[in-house]
Amino acid sequence: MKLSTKGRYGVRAMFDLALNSGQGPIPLNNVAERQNISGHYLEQLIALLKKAGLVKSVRGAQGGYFLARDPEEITIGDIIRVLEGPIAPVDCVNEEEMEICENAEYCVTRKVWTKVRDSVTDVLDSITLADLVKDQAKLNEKSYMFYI
Amino acid sequence: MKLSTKGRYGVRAMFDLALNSGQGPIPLNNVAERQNISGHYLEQLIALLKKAGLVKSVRGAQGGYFLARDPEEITIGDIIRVLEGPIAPVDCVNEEEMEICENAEYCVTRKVWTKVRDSVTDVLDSITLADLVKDQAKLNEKSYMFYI
DNA sequence: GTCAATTCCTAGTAAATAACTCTGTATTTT
DNA sequence: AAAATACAGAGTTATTTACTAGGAATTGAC
Repeated sequence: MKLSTKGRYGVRAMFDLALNSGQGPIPLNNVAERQNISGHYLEQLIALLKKAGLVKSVRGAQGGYFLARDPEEITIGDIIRVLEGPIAPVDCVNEEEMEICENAEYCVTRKVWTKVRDSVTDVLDSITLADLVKDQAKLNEKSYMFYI
Repeated sequence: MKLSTKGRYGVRAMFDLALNSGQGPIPLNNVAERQNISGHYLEQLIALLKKAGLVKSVRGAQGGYFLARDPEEITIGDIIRVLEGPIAPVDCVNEEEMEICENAEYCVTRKVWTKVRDSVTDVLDSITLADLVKDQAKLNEKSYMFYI
């Protein structure tokens, strides 16, 4: 029931792009350094996010990546699904194409996994990158207060 | 975000013991056959469940395993924690001993994982083996109706 | 037009994990 | 004594994880 680094790094990278959104393309190495992630590794992750249409890119010098939509329009669930696959504790409750199990209809443990899936998706689909940006802003306010 | 076979098999095996609870010790091979799980593999899982105090055993011929508590007193969360480790999508929101991360206090993505953890634990800790037994009984009633 | 900065693409790899299998010992009932 | 069971630990194969490495293609700046 653990996330891999793909999901964790991916969310942090997207959050980083959200913080810098509206400032033109951000070089991936900047993101990698700020977030303390291997640059080459992050390239592979961002490639998936680009293929999924969550980020866009500009090649060449002064190029980089930026969010394909407003931060309000990108949820953590969107990111996790791209990098970790469908949100489901077991394959038989996969949202997209569930592995057919002949007695799924009559499986009581399956109901448990369905409930887990639904509660996780509720959380992840309700949080957007804009929410995280707001949270960060609040934190910055607070830590500013310490210096008064 | 997937469960391994440990968690899935473990829940099914415990459910099987719950269905047969109050009937004395159940040989593990019976459980394995009914649930279509490798017997030797299930032995390793049940050893963990025994160590954790969820099942008890009787050795020798006519021996077997049985639930250490009433089915009402054993949650799916209890089982999952033994077989899959602490319920947490990332280590920094581990219930027991969270890996110390110096800026955990100021980490906005961490709040996301905390919410995920809480929603999953809410579900898993609210469902007992007795609930599953009841669900199964209802299903049996229904399928009986098809034969009328 | 060249250089530097960048994205893009593919392959390789070491370590860990998953999901078992295999073999044997100890204990208890019949 | 034999059969049925729990208990114990090592060995195995395949997959996944989390990278690293190297280079080709593109573009802006000078």
